Amino acid sequence: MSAKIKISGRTRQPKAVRESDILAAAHGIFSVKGYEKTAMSEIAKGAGVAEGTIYKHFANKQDLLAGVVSGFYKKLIENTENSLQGIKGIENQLRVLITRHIQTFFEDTGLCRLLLQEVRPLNNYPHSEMHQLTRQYSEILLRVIEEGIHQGEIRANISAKTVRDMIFGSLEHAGWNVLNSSKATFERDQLTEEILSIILNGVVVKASEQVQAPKKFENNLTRLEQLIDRLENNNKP
Amino acid sequence: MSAKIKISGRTRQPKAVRESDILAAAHGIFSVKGYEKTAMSEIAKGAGVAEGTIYKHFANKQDLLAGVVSGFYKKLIENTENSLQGIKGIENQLRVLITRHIQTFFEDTGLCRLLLQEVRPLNNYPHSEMHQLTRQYSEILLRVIEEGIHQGEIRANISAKTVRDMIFGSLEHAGWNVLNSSKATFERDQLTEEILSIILNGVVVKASEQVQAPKKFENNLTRLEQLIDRLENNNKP
DNA sequence: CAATTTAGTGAGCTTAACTCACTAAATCTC
DNA sequence: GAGATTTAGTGAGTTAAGCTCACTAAATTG
Repeated sequence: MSAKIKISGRTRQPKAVRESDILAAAHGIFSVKGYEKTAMSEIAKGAGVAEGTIYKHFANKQDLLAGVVSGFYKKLIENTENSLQGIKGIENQLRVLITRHIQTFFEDTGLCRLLLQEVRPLNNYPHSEMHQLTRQYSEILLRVIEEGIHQGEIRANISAKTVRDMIFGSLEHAGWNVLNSSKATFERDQLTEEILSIILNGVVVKASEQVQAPKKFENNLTRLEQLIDRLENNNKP
Repeated sequence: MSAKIKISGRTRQPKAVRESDILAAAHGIFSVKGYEKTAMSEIAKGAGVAEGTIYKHFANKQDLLAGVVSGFYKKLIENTENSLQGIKGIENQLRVLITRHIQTFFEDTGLCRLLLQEVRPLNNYPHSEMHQLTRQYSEILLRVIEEGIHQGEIRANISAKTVRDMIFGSLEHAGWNVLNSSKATFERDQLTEEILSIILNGVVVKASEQVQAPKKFENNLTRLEQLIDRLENNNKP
C-alpha cells in the first residue's frame, strides 16, 4: 500500500540522462562548495535521486569528480585546438593559448578552483583519466613550442618542457592569487603580453636594447665607412 | 585497582617536549602517507600518546598539519635568506634561489609533496599561518627581482610578480612531474640554468645572438677607430 | 599538605562515504 | 502477451575517522 503511494520519482530514466543529471548536479555543487565539503547526499538531492542511485552509475565520490572534470577538459581541449586553427607564428600561437587559458579560468572559475585545489591532491591522481586529459591539454602548448623550435623561431638549446612549465606555472600562480586574495584580479591582456614578452625576450635590460643593436650597429658602421671613404678621398688628390 | 596498574605512559611531559613528539610523529607519517590517508590514531600511536592528548595541544588535524608545515617553512626561509648573503648581481642571486629551492625539494620530498598536494586544498588556507609563511618565502624572490629592477639590471616595464610566478611556477611543475611519474627526474643544474636563461634572455633566436652583439659592436668599433687613426696619421705628414 | 589546575586518557558521539537487501521498471523469451 | 530475468532505483544500516567529554592523576600553588 504505502509502497504503491511512493511511485513518485521512481521513473526509470535512460542511463545517459540520469548520468548527466547527476554530473550536472555534482558540477554545480562541487564548483561552489568544493570537493571535500560537498556531501554525496547533497548531490543526490540536487539530481533528484537517492544516494544509492549515484553509486549505481559512479563507483565512488572520486569517480564522480572524475566524470565532471573529464567533461570540462574534453570541451577545453577541443576549443583550444579550434582556436589554434590557422594561427601562424610562435608569438601569435602562444598569445592564443594564453588568452584562451585565462578566458576559461574566468568563465568557469568554480571548476578551475576545483582543479587547482582538489583534483591534484587525490591520491590516485597520477593514474587517472583526469591526469591523462591534463597531459593532453598541456601537450598542445608543448607541440606549439616544439614546432617553434623546428621552424627556427625558438632557439634549440632549451627544452620545450621548461618553457611549457614556465607558461602554465605563471598562469597557475596568477590564478591562485585571484582565488586566494578575493580582492586581487589581473588585467588579462596585460598579463598575457607580459608573459609573452618575458618568454620571448627575457627580462634583462640588455635584451630589450639589443633588439635595436644590429640595426644601430649597421647604421654606425655605414657612417664610419663613409667617413673612411672621405678620408681616403682626401688622401688621394 | 586496575586503574593503578595502568600507570605506564602517564608521565607528564613538558609542553614543548610533548608537542615536538607529536609534531615529529605527524611529520613522519604525513610525509609518507599524505594528509588525508593519515589517521589521528596513527599519529597518537607514533607519538606514544592517546588520541585525546593530541587535541590538548592542537585544535584539530589541520592545526597539527599547520604546525608541521610552519616548522618546515621557518627553517626554509632562514636558510634561504642566509644563502643569499653577499651574493651580488641578479643572475647569481636568482641562481642561488633556484638551486636552494630544488635542493630543498629533494631533501624533504615527502613534505614538499604534502605542501603541493594537500596544504593548498585546505579550505581555510588563505587565512592560515601557512599561507602567511608561503608568502614570506615567495617574497624573498620578489624582493630580489625588484632590487634587480631598481638596480637597472632588469627592465622596468615588467611586473616583478609575473617573473616570480614564472620561476616558482616552472619549479612547481617540474616538481609535480617528478612526484607524479615516479620515473621522471631532472638534472638539477641543467634545469636551473635553463630557467635562468629563459627568464634573463628569452627564447627567441634573435635574443641569443644579440647577447654577443654589444661586444662585437665594441670590438669592431675599436678596429674602425684604429683604422681612422691610421688614415688620419697617413694624412698628416 | 590540602586545594586547584590541567595534561592525559579512551570510550563514545557524530558525520559522511559507502553497502546491501529489496522493489519495481524495463527487457527478454517463448 | 504472460512469465522470467535483469538491473535502475531505494534508503536503512554499516563503517571509519575526526573529534568530544567526563574523568583521572600528576604537577603546582597557597
